[in-house]
Amino acid sequence: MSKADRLKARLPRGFADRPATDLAATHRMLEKIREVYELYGFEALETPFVEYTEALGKFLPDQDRPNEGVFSFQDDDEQWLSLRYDLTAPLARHVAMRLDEQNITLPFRSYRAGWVFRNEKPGPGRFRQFMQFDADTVGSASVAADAEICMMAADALEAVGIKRGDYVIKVNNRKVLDGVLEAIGLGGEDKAGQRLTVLRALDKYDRLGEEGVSLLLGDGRKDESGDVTKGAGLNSDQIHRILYLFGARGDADALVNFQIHHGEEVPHEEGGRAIQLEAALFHRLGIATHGSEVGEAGLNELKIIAEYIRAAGYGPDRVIIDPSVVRGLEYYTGPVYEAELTFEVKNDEGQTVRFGSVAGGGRYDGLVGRFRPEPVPATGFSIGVSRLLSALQIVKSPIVTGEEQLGPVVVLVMDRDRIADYQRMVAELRNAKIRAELYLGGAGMKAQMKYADRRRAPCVVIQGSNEKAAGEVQIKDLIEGAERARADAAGASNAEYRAARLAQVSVPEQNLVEEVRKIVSRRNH
RNA sequence: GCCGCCGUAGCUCAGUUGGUUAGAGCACCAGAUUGUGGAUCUGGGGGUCCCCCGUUCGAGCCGGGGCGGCGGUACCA
Repeated sequence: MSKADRLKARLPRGFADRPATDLAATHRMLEKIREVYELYGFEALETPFVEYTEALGKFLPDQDRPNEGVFSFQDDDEQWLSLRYDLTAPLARHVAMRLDEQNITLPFRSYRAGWVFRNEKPGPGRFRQFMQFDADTVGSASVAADAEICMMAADALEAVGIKRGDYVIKVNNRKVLDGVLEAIGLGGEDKAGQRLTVLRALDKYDRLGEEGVSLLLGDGRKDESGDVTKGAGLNSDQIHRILYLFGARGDADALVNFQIHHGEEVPHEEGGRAIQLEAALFHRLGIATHGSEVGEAGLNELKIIAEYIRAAGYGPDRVIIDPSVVRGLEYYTGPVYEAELTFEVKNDEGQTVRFGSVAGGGRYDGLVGRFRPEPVPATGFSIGVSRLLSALQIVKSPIVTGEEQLGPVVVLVMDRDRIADYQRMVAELRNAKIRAELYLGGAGMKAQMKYADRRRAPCVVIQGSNEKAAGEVQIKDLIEGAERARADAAGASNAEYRAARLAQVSVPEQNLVEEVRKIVSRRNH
């Protein structure tokens, strides 16, 4: 076909094909996470990719911008449907339905992994289709549920091969922030917009630091490209009170650094250095929230969560209180958590890459209630599977670096009119549970060897007329052969190389399976 | 969405002040070897120079517009 008529093979941006090695790694990773969730007593659930748009949130596509953020389309009855953009809203819908059918007992604890879709600009490590692995407890208002989720998050990360100290689960409570905002006069419905701007600014603390955030809280900030971001318009007094809260963040960092560098053995021990730092942090939060009912309640919840977590033996090397965690701006109502990787890595160009958050979650007491006459509290979190996978590849977790899988044994076609014989050999191998295939291309022997090599075949089976006459087959170990070609045969002429028939044995036909099995088992460890 | 950089073979890139048939390395395929994946030698296939419009006798190169990629920024329920 001429090039002009030819279709260009391409992928929509933000979508990806995933090769066998990635799939295998993902599968192993999901399995490890699943084991942890099961251990904690959560049960599996699957919900569909598509939901009624109204069930997914406040977002309605039939307004000005039909496809902003979410992929939506109309059913033949004109109702709007959307691809899910997270697994939380569908869970809320599911639980609400089962409550109606009265076949569910609260608290309901469930986990689910699945693809979610977002119609937004993709970036490095950001896709428009990606996988999340969530666990949620619906129907418990107790902060014990939140504490448990944090511990489980830590366990899950360690289960997939991230070492203690290479990650940290950060916990905060939205009520603390709400309390401070209320205290500086940003309470009330009419200030909702301003509060949102403040939250957005605070969410950037990691990247912009105190200086940048304080600009965003005030008049606004101009970045290097000259782009101006509008500020929240707070006065310097208000800004100081908020940043005082964030100053406690320094204590949190000190906590982690102390743990990482000193490896304190019993971090939750009364009077331990780490716990002194935590006490200092709580003290600071106490001052920041003083006089606000909701703020003090939030602080109290945080203290209880910390107590539960420490009592269970999870020190600040795994879970810390960090008042700078903001998380999703819309539906979280109480404790929020975020799993961050703490190590730095270099990419191919040698630039330092910070991985940041690989999982996050929090309490969303209002979500199920949207479908119900009564309020239903809930809390949960979500692991970004695709992102975690790249992180695991960087730390070379055994989960993803496992040997590349071997391909099938390839039976070569030496004589075109004896394909039935070769097919019989393949069947014999398969009956013995050995992955095997007949060479189905049309090329000569050299190309067949090349093909087998690329398939990562452990060996090839060769039977030409000579072997047939002698009642034998030749079996060549391709992996040993490749090694010896590099070593023994270096510099040899082609005639010598061919004559050597490296790593190749001739055995009686009836020993085919036995001999192949020997070679395969040699490679399968 | 906004700002910046970039777009030449499958990949990495050359390509002179605008000049005739657009190159290299690697990769791929074939032959040397009608039966051996390496090495070597020889040969070969591959290009709408991202697209369109314009300027020009003439555009890979200059101008305008678009598309795509990368980075930053914003948004991210």
